[in-house]
Amino acid sequence: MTAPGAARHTRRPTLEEVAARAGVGRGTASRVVNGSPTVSAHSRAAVEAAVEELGYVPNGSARALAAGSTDSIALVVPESETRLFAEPYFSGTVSGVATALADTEKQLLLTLLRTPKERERFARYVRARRIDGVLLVSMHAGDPLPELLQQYEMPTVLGGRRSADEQVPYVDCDNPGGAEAAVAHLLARGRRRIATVTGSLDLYAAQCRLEGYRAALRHGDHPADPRLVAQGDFTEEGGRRAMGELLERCPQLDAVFCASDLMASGARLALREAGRRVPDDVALVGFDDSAVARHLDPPLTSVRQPVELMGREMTGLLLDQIAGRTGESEARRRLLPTELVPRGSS
Amino acid sequence: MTAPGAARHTRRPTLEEVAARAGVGRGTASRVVNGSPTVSAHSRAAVEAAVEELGYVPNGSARALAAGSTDSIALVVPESETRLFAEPYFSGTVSGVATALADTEKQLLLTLLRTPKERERFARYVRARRIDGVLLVSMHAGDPLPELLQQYEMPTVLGGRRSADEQVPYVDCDNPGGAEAAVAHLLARGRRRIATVTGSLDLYAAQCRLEGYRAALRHGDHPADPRLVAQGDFTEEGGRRAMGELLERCPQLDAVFCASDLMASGARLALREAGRRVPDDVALVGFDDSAVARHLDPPLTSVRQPVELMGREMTGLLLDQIAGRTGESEARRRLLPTELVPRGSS
DNA sequence: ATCACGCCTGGGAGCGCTCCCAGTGCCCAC
DNA sequence: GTGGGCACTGGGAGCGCTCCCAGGCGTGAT
Repeated sequence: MTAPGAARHTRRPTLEEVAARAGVGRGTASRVVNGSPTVSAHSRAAVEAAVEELGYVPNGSARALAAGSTDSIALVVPESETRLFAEPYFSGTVSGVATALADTEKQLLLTLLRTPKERERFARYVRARRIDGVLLVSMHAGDPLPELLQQYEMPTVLGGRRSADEQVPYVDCDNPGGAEAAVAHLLARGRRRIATVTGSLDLYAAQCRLEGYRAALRHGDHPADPRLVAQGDFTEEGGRRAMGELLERCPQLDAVFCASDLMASGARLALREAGRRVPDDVALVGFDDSAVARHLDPPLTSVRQPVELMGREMTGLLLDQIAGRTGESEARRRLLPTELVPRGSS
Repeated sequence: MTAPGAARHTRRPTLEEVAARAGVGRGTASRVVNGSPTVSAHSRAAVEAAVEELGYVPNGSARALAAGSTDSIALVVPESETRLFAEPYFSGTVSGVATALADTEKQLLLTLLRTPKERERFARYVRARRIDGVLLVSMHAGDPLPELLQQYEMPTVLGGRRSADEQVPYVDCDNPGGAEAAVAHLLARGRRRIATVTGSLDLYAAQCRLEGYRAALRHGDHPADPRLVAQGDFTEEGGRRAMGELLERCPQLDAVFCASDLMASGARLALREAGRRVPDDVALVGFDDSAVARHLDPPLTSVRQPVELMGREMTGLLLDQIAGRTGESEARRRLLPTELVPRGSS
C-alpha cells in the first residue's frame, strides 16, 4: 500500500498534467502508463518520474469509457447470504477466483441476488457495462439469468451446470462419479441397505449425486429401493428431517449417503436421537469435505470437490472469453474430478 | 428482470439516439432519464417511449466520468475468506448493508483483502475513483487502511472501532456492556469462579469484552484472578486450547465467558474431553448469538449483537457522507446496544 | 543527393454522458 | 404595446482517457 508523498492535492492529476511535467505529449504518457513498448527509454523515464512525483493514478471511469472495459468482474450468488456463508463451496470458490485474479488488474465484485429487485438492479448494472464479465455460481435449473447475460453479450461462466446439456460455458465437478465412489465405498465395507438424502432437486448437482448413488447400486447388482431415498434441501435441518423419515420408513438401513456435509450433520443428529451409533449401526458419508466433516463426531467420510481449483478454472475461462480467446467449445467447459476422503464415520 | 424486446442491437443505443428518436434534444432526454421535474409531459412521454423501444440503458462509465460518481460502494473485509465465511457477524452485516442499499441505485461490492498485493490493488482502485465509498469491517488495531482512505478523500465508515478514540466515522456495538451483562448473569446464577476466553487482543472488540468481564467482577465485588483469563483468537480451535489451559490452571472454575460463540464451541469440546458437564459443572456463555449457539448441546447462552442493524446504520452513515450530509461529529458515530440471550448452557 | 522505411512522437477525434447557459415562446401585468 | 417572468429546451463544453493518424527524424540503400 504505497502512499506517494506528493499526492496531497485535492484535485488528482490528469494524464495531461503528467505529460506536461514530463515534457512529452499525452499520447506518449499514455503509452508509458500502459506499458507500450514503442517508447524511447528517455521519454519513459521522464514520464515515470512525473507519475511518481504527482502521485498519478489513471481515472478508472475515463479509462473505462474510452477503452470500453472496466477491469472488474462480478461473482454472483443468487442465494440468500445465509446459505452463501454456511457452505464451504462458496468460500473455496471465492478463494480460487481471487487467487486467479491476483496478478491481473481486474477487481473482483461479490454480488448477492436475494430479491427480484436486486436481480433487476444487477441486470441494469450489466447492461450499463459496469463489469467485463460474470461468474455465476449455484444456479438453479430454470434460472434465466445466464441466458439474459448472453443476450446482453456479457461474458459469463457458470460454476456448476444447470442441466445435462448446458449451453453456457461452465466449470463443474464430477458429481455422479463422486457420489458413486461414496456409495461403492459403503458397499465395499459390507453395507447392504444404503439410503440417501438428496439435495434440492432443482439443482442439477443434486440430481447428479442421486444418479451416482443409483449407478453405484446398479453396478453392485444391488436393488434400488425408492423408500431409501429421502429429499433434503442442503440444510442441516433438512438433513435431520430427511433422516427421520428414512428411519421411520426403513428402520433396518445400515448406511446413508448425504448429498452434502451439512445434511450429514443433520442426519447425525437424527441418528443420535434415534439411538443409532455411527458407524457401528449406520455408516454415514457426506459430500463437500467441509469443515463440518472434520468436526463431526466421528469425523465424516466425505467427497471432496476441488473448489479452489474450480474457482481458478472459472476465472481462466472468463478471462479467455473477455479477451476474445474463445476457442472451440471443448475449451469452454471443464469437468474436474472429485475424491473420496474416508474417515471414521464409515 | 426485464428484457426489452427491441434490445437486440449489437451496439447499444446512446442518449443521443434516444433523443433523436424522441424528437428532442440530448439535454431533455438526459433530464427525463434522470427524473428531473422540469420537463413537459409531452417530451417526457416521447423520451420514455424511445427508451423503451430502443432498450436504452445509460452507460455507466460515461455517467461516472461526467458526473464524478460511480454508484457503487465497497464492503471491505481485511481477512482471509475463511474467517469471513465462518462468522455470523459478516453475514449479518452483508445482509444489513444490502437491505439499506435496496432502494438506492448503488451497487454493493464485496472485496477481500487477503494479501499485501490485494491491498495495493484495492488502494489503486480507490485512487482511480472506481467507488463512491467504503465500508470497512473488522479492522485490526494498527491497520493504516482507514487513514489511507481518508487521505484519498474517500468516504469511509468502520464497522467496529480500532481503539477508544477512533477518529474515522464508525458504527459499533456495546461490547463492554454485553460482556458485563453476560458475566453479571453468571454471578446472579451463583457462579463464583468465572473464567474468560478472550479474542485476539489486537481487535478492540476483544479488549472491550475483556474489559466488560472485569467490570462485572468489580461491580460484583469479586476478585479478578489473572489465571482465569486465557487468550483465544476467535477460532474454535483457539477456544478449545484456551479452555484446556484454564482447566489446567484452575480446575475448580465453575463458569466461562467466551468472547465468541465459535470459541465457546471449542471450549465445549475441551470441557467434554475433561468430563465436565455443562451447565451442571461449568456454565458457558458465548458472544454473537450465532447459529453455532443454537446448535450447541446444550444451547448456548450468548450476547446478541444487532448485526443486521449495524450493517444498515453503517450504510446510512456512508450514504450521508457521500452526499455531503456530514453533520456534527455526533452523527458520524453510532453505538448500538447488545442483548443477553439466556439458554441452557448457564 | 534522394528515397524509402522504421522508430517515436504529438495531438485530434472521439467514448457517452452531465452540467449549464443562452435561448425561445408564452402569459400576464402594467 | 411593452416588459418581465416563467416553463421548458437545445446543444456546447467539458469529464480524462485511448486510439490512431500524420508527421519528424534518423538510417541505410540506391
